[in-house]
Amino acid sequence: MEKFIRFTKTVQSLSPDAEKALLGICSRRTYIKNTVVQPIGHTCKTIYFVNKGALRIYYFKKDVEITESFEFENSIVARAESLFTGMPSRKAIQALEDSELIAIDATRLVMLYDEYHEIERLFRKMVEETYVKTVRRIESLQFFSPEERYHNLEKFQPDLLQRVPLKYIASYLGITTVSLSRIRSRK
Amino acid sequence: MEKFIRFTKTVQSLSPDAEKALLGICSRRTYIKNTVVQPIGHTCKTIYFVNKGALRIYYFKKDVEITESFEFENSIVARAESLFTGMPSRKAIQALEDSELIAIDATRLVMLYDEYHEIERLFRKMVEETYVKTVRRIESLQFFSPEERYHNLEKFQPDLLQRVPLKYIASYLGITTVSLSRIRSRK
DNA sequence: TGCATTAATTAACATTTGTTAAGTTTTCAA
DNA sequence: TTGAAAACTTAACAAATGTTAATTAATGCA
Repeated sequence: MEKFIRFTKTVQSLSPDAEKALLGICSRRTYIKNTVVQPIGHTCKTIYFVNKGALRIYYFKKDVEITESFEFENSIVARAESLFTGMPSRKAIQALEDSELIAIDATRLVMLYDEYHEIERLFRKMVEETYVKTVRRIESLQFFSPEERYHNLEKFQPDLLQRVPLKYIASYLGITTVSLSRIRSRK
Repeated sequence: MEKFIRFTKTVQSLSPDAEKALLGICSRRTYIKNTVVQPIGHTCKTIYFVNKGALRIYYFKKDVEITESFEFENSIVARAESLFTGMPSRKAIQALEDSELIAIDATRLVMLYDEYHEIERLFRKMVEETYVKTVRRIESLQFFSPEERYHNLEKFQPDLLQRVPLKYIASYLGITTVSLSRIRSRK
């Protein structure tokens, strides 16, 4: 849990009481490689913090599997479209490596918001940060060509290329595996 | 202001005191068509509510102008990457029609968060809603072809096609105006 | 270790988009 | 009202991606 608490402190400091209350709704979970952490069709009621390992969020459209995002150590992961709307999620979360997660009970978290203003503030700030990342992702998809997007990955997230199968990276970039292979072979 | 207050009530109800405090940091502004509401290079310190009219957020990459988003009546608009990070924005906001906006002073808003928990909650929820929209936008850019994206616009936001010049729609869809013309002529 | 399965690459062709340039239509201000 | 500027369309060709299928490489389990 210490890693998670250290992470929260970089966003918003909490009083000892609030910290204790937050830890009270967290539990440590481990998943072995390729396990589904949260399946498609269930309403998202959990926010995860990645202590160790790697996750991806994916979904299907017309039988084609799409990887929406990857998350590694020291990240917060949730399926926002379900968590914030209460609708069942069309997306799943999968462990790409043996992973250790902190599961935060979102239902009890929202109740804590009433009691601890600072906990609501913490999560407000975390959503803001995640939102900024998402806007950057749109810029990338909207402006860069598939080839440029791949080279940006190489440049800014080289570790991702080492840790994740190319078939997932292809759909993350919005292209086919064949096209990704071609891009990679073009030097 | 009534329209704005009505909008906030659909997200989070406020006590009369909080409502008054919020209105105290809001001002009504009008912009004529094609005016720049916020220029590139300035740090975003204002959140807008669109009372009437239409806005777009745009930026330049390698001399090419990209439209990132459109917003119409009853929407909240801000340049998140600047507002939430304190960095100067590479993006501008422009009025696409004669518009009437409510400008919310973000600096004073954050101060109000300390005093009125419910105001922080209101804006937390609004950011969450905006975030969900942004995730849906990624799905669209990542999965659909330019042609499919255009037809989705036709289907789900037909008004947008009526109100916005095609050159802006093209870059919003991530394609050239030439390509958009071709798509439109293919039936 | 060895074999079956999955992942990744390569090839060939169809389709789409990008690019440049020309032509047409629309808009807006003098 | 008219003419210049901007917006939009069309055309022709280049470049990139999609699709299908075959081949090679890597992985993982018995």
